[in-house]
Amino acid sequence: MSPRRAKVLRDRGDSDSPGALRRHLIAVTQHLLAAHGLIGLTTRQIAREAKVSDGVLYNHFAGKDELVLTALGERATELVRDFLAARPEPGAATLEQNLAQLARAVLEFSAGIVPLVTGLFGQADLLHAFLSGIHADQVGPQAAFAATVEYVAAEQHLGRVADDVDPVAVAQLLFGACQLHGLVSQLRSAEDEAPEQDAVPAADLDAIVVVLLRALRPVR
Amino acid sequence: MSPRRAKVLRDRGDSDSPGALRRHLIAVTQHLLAAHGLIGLTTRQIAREAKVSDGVLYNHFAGKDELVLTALGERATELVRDFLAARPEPGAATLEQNLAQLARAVLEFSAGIVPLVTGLFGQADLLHAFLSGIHADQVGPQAAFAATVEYVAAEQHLGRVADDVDPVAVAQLLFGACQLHGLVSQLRSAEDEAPEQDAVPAADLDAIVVVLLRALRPVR
Amino acid sequence: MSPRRAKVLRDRGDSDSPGALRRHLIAVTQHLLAAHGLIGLTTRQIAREAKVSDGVLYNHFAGKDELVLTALGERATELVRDFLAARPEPGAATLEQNLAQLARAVLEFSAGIVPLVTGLFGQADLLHAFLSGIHADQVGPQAAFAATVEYVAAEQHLGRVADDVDPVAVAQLLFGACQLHGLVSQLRSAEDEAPEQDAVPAADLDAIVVVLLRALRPVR
Amino acid sequence: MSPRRAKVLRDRGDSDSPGALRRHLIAVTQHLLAAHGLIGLTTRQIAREAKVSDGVLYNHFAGKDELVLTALGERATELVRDFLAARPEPGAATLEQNLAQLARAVLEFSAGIVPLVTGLFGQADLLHAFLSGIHADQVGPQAAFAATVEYVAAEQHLGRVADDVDPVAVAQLLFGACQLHGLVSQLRSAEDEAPEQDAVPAADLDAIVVVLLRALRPVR
DNA sequence: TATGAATGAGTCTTCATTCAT
DNA sequence: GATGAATGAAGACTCATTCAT
Repeated sequence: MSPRRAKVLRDRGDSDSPGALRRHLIAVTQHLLAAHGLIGLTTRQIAREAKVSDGVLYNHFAGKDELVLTALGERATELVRDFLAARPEPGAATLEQNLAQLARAVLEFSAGIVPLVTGLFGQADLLHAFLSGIHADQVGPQAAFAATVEYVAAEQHLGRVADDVDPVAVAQLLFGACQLHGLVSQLRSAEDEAPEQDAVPAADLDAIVVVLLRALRPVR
Repeated sequence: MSPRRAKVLRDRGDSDSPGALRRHLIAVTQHLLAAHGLIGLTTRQIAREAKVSDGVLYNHFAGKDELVLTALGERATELVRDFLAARPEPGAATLEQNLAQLARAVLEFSAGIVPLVTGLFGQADLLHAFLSGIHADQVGPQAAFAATVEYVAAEQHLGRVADDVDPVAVAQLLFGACQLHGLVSQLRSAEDEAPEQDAVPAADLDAIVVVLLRALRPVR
Repeated sequence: MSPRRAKVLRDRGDSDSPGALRRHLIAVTQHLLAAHGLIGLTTRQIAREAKVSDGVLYNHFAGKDELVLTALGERATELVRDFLAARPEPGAATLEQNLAQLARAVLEFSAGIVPLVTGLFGQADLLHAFLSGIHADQVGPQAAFAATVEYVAAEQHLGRVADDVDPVAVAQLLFGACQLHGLVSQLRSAEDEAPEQDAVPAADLDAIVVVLLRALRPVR
Repeated sequence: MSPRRAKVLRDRGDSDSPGALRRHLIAVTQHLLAAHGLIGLTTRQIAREAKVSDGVLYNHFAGKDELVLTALGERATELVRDFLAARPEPGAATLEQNLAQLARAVLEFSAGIVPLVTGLFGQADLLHAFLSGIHADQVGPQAAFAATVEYVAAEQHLGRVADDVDPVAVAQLLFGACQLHGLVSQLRSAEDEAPEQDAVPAADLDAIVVVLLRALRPVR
């Protein structure tokens, strides 16, 4: 009475819920996107990796672009959610502890978002669509940046951060450094043919926190 | 009896020296790369823009990849050279002036390198080749980074920068923030369909310099 | 315990008799065929329009072709039946009245048959099958033509039509002109994006009848 | 110094003039169009039949549509030219001779145009483009129709055709009958798998001329 | 029997590369 | 060496048909 399910789902004993294959396709696409980027990504590759026929994609999405944008958007939302959950509370703990926590959250966010977004540049159509979609809701990557600015501003109001630092500049420095990290480790993994993610480089991050701390602390 | 020269070179009265067409192709490719990125770049586009036939490319390069990599590499070397020339001398002028000069140099470097490299990610083959080529000589982008680290370390030795800051961390923050700027302005120009480059955002850069200065200055 | 009936039939309170869904599919196909022609017609469209699942078709027909041919054949038979009912009786009324009635009947027949058959040309397989099916029974389009020839011949026997006119030629002229009309109005509606059928062009038809009348009338 | 020529042209020793392959493609397309219609016509078929690779088409035309429209348009123009050359001069010879000559010209025109245009119906995009192109210049199929109307009107002015016949109606009857002939012989050839063109059916045409002559002649 | 997602061959088109001239 | 049309292997997407439910 119901239509048949894809062989791959039957074999895997995957959930029977509606939209299972749709989610399967999104997951596979996210995986490929993170591993190899958007450029070489073909619909056939996705189908092959998903153990599914070439045409299924079009039963669940308007086309390749919609699938890719959905995969990108969902993962980005997830990363932002994780970031917002992990960011420190202004005034709680010490500034140093908070800054370390913030830096770690930014780094994890960057490690996730960089390989995703990396292939989007130059792909005018997709890039534009992605940005439009992101500006619409409040969970786009810029939400993470905004939250960071807000955190610094809040600490400033509490008197734990010097008045003459610009919270936006601080966020730019922190995000910049972390995304550079993300980029470099992507490069390094591409070079070493080692697709496995490096453990978070704790030492480097500590050095960055030390520098930022010096910048933020009010002169005694 | 000597081999024919491309019409475009004859018309332009360009130099007759061997390799003139090769350099012409490289220049055109660099221009297209900077303007529109690697993604939409076809050999036909290059040939058209260069006012040259589709096939010449293969008389001077092994293929599209070699041409692109050469163009990329040469431009990167150029940018590094410009950066090295523009960076401040440790101990000269004030630390603040030097930092402002350094920041500006890094920003210009980033503005040049980001759109070039942006399309390379996810293109595993090209990326790998590019990185290999760059590690071989000493004029790759990492030379700019290294020079920045050296500058900070030198100021540290001169006593103008606090001992407990890690020069590498400082360079990461500065390069990160500048490359983020480059990325964001590329995004913005893509979004606004306004291909013209913004003037260097002096205000933002100043705020960053202020923060870094606070971080670097030894406690009095 | 009896097999499930399609939702659409249940909802409509349609007859429970076997073949109800089959007839429903035929009717929907005829409608789509008349409205948009055969070219863009997909099985999915038919299923959607019929409020029925994509697969049912194959429970009642060998495939798309059989459904289309059945729909085409039944509609053609209907049109022929209508034509035969509408054609004039030889000897009754005046020749002029009869001719006008005949012309109107032929025009209506043409208006119905042209859009149906129009997409069949060039589709060798379907066309062949359609023609074979039509030659088998006695109610194909050629029956309308034959009836027209017979009418003219009958009037000839009654002495109301000149002896030296060929009834077949008369029928060819009349059918030709009417089908040309059908074709042209299909063209015009395609061009104007105005899917509504023009009212029968009475003036044009009158002019044609005048000419034919001159041709048929015995010299006094 | 010149680029190489397609193998098929080299093998055939075809003309060396520029655009030779373009014309070859048009000719092949016209042939396929006349033989099998537009519906089943694929770019691969054209390439195969032209003994040429799949991609060449796009070196000479913007796409399949442009090729098809060009082929269609050129052939139509040709047929119209032939028709205009073959049509009788009003007042010259006898009306009967002229009418026979006209009918033959219309029949030849129809035999050529029908199989060409036949597949266009229902293909909204192409049809619209074809009609637009045709309305633009003065050599479209409607030029043949207009010339026929003019001929009849001219004879009318000369007093050789009765005043109460509508020249447009006459043209409709003549073109209608001839195009019906074209359609039927296309059907018949499809049915018999005999793609060869029938000789012009002289007997049928004579009967039609007789009828029209009766219609046109002024009452003595 | 009805359902509708899955299948995969086939369509048009692009583009790096080749090669006769 | 230069030319630019020819080549053909992909790529994204469509759609008649199948089949587990």
